[in-house]
Order: sequence, then C-alpha cells, then structure tokens
Amino acid sequence: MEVVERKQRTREQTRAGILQTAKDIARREGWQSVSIRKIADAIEYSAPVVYDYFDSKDILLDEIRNDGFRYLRDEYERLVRLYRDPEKLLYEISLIQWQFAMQQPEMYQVMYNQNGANCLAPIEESAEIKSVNEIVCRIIFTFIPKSAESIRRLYFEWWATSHGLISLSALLRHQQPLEASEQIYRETMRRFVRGLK
Amino acid sequence: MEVVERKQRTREQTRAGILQTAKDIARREGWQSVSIRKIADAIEYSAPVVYDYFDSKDILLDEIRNDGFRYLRDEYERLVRLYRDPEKLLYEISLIQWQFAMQQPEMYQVMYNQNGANCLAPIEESAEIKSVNEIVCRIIFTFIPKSAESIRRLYFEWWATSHGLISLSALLRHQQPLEASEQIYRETMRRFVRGLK
DNA sequence: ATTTTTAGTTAACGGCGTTAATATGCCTGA
DNA sequence: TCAGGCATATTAACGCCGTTAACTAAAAAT
Repeated sequence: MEVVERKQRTREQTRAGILQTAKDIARREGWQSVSIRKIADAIEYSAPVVYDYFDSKDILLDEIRNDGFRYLRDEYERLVRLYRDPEKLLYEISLIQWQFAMQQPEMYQVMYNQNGANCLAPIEESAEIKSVNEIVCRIIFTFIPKSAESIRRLYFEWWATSHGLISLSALLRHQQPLEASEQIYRETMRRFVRGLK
Repeated sequence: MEVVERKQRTREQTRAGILQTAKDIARREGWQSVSIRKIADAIEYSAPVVYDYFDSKDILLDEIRNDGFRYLRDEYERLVRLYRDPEKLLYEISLIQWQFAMQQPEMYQVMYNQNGANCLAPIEESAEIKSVNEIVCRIIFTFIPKSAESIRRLYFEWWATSHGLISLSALLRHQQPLEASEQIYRETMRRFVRGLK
C-alpha cells in the first residue's frame, strides 16, 4: 500500500515541523515563550495534535536536546575522519562547539537548561551525550594514553573550559562583542590542547 | 511615632519572608515550581499582597539575583582585608565561588538563569555585578599591572573557568561525585592563579 | 450499506502571572 | 462620639499555560 507510506511521510514532516517551530519561536522570543498552543497555531493545527507526536512538552524538549547532541556527534565523527593529528583534531572539535553554540543558540540553551529552557529529563542518562563523551575521550586517549580515570578528568576539564567560555560569552555579549570572545575562546582552547601533551 | 517604625519593621520582615520562601521552594522543588500563589500560601497571605512588595515575579527574581552578587561582593571584600598575597587572595575568592554555588545552588541558578530560573532583567546592567567585577579586576591588577584591556580579559578567563567547572559539576553530579569535582576545581583554579604571574 | 477506524476538533480542568473590584478594620478630624 | 477616609487584605476575574476527555466528521474496511 503506497497510501500508508505517504501517510508516514507526512507524519514525519509534521513531526519535524513541530520541532522546527519550537526552535523558531525560541530563537525569536526565547524559550519562556514557547508553548504547545503557539506551536500548534504555527503549524495550523489545534493543540492536542502535538500530543500525537510527543507525549509531553518535556519529551519534545528532550528530543531537541538529543538532536543537538546527535548533531555534535556527527560533526565530531566527520572531523575524526578529516584530521589525523589529535591535537589539531581536538582543536577543531572545540571550534565546532563554538560554532554550534553561536549558530543554534536555542539548541545550546535547551541542552544545558539555560535561559528559560527547562527540560526535566535527566541529561546524564541520554545515550546521545554518552556517545559524544566516548568520541572525545577516545581522541584524548589516542593523544595521551593514560588511565581511564585521567582521561575522564581531562575530558571534564576540556568540556568545562569550553562550556564556561561559551556561556559567559553569551551572558556578556552586550558588554564584550562576540568577536572578541571568540578570539579568547580560540586561544584558550588552543592553549588547553597544547598543554595536554 | 513608634507605630510607624514597627510597621516598617514588620513590612521588612514580610518582604524578607517572601524572598526566603521563594528560595526555599526553589531548593526543594526547582525554580520551575516557584509561583506567586505558592509563595503567598507559604507566608499565609493571598497572592496579590506579594505585589505590594515586588512589582512582578521578574523583579522578585532580580532581587534574589542581586542579593547573590551582593553576598559575593561582601565575601570578596572580607577576603581582601584578610589576605595580602594577591595569589592567595584570588585563590581564596575562587573557593568562595565554589562554596557559594554548592551551599546556595538556587541562588547560583537564578544568577545565571539555569535550571528553570528565568530572570529577564538584564544581568549586564546590574550594579551589584559591576561592583563584583571591579573588585576582582582590581585584585588581578595589583597582581600583574597590565592594561585595563588585558585585565578585563584575564578576569573573563578566570570567571569562565570557574563558572564552567561549577556548572558542569552540577550537571554531572550523578556521574561524578561533587567531592571529585571540587578537587578538580581547586587544582584548576590554583593552576590558573599560578599561571597569572 | 453498515460498522470501525482515523484524524481532527472543541471543551474542560487546574494552575499560572497579574489586575480590578471589593470588603474590613483602624486612625483621624468634626 | 461618630462619620469618613486610609491602609490592608481579600475575592473575582482575565487571558494565558500543559494536558486530557468528549465529541464529530470523514475515510476505510467489512
């Protein structure tokens, strides 16, 4: 039956439309203004149809969060194939992190529950974040083969450095232009990566 | 008139009660469950009385945020009088930052709009945060007297390092015990401060 | 042709921030 | 002393919110 396939396709499109609309509203008005009713209005449906696709608003947010981590994972894997030198590789991954946060701030916000985005689903149990963790940990390991404990610690420090600079850059973007923050980010991350060996 | 003073005193108490109740609920149930009606219930009043003390929920949150930065400023000033060595001083200030974030997580959350706390009042125009900035910048300057631009940059890096580690420690607290994170925090901040000279 | 399933709606519940209208008691001036 | 005004607090209401139940109309299956 072709009709079944077509239905599944439009269903997939509606689902994607819901996710995209949520992100659009969040970008324009902030996550605090994202409501099920507004999403439904934008896709020209009534509110309850959203629940045919997502059991709750929280699950919708969780999906967006996981999309974000999936995007990062895919980009990281792409870079792994692109760069042989682990120092260069980890630096490029750092830059992707910055790029992602600046180009899709509403995704970064929901991934870290910032600025009105509040996803109650536990972030630590997300399979997507775990696979991101694994990739970066493996890169650090090929860089400096130490104990798993040491690797985890270095990863934690790398992640915290990146996340701290990104969050603070966004917070202070009206005092300190993003170009200036980006330069500091690049230099700091380069220094961090250099310091690993 | 003594009666006027007494009234002002009880008014001050009610005001403080509102702020404390908001923080209590936030600590127990998270900022997403803090509502004007719940606060009013807890202090045994009806909801509209809260508006005799705070023009809006946002202003209430802004007040809590500024209380947080005032607390930090006072603690920093205390430490300035306590330690002569700027290296030791900046390290101790870093430790206060950690202590504060762990002992009053709900305040730290509203200060940085994390985890359901969403204060729309612009953080960059807060007088309290500016005075905190000044204090730490002055300390760094007595440490290494460079241009104002360099100082601002070093301050930015110090702040981002601290904030990144604190935020990520909270995020991953179920995977990595806070004691482990605290040790990494101490060592990282010590290394940062050492690296300044 | 009739029944069943699907796709979508409207209506409703309890809770939210916020404001207007209303009640209650206290102080003051005639 | 008591009428009137002010301070204090309440209830009621508005338009949102997330979410669920009840309902309708069209399509599909029998």
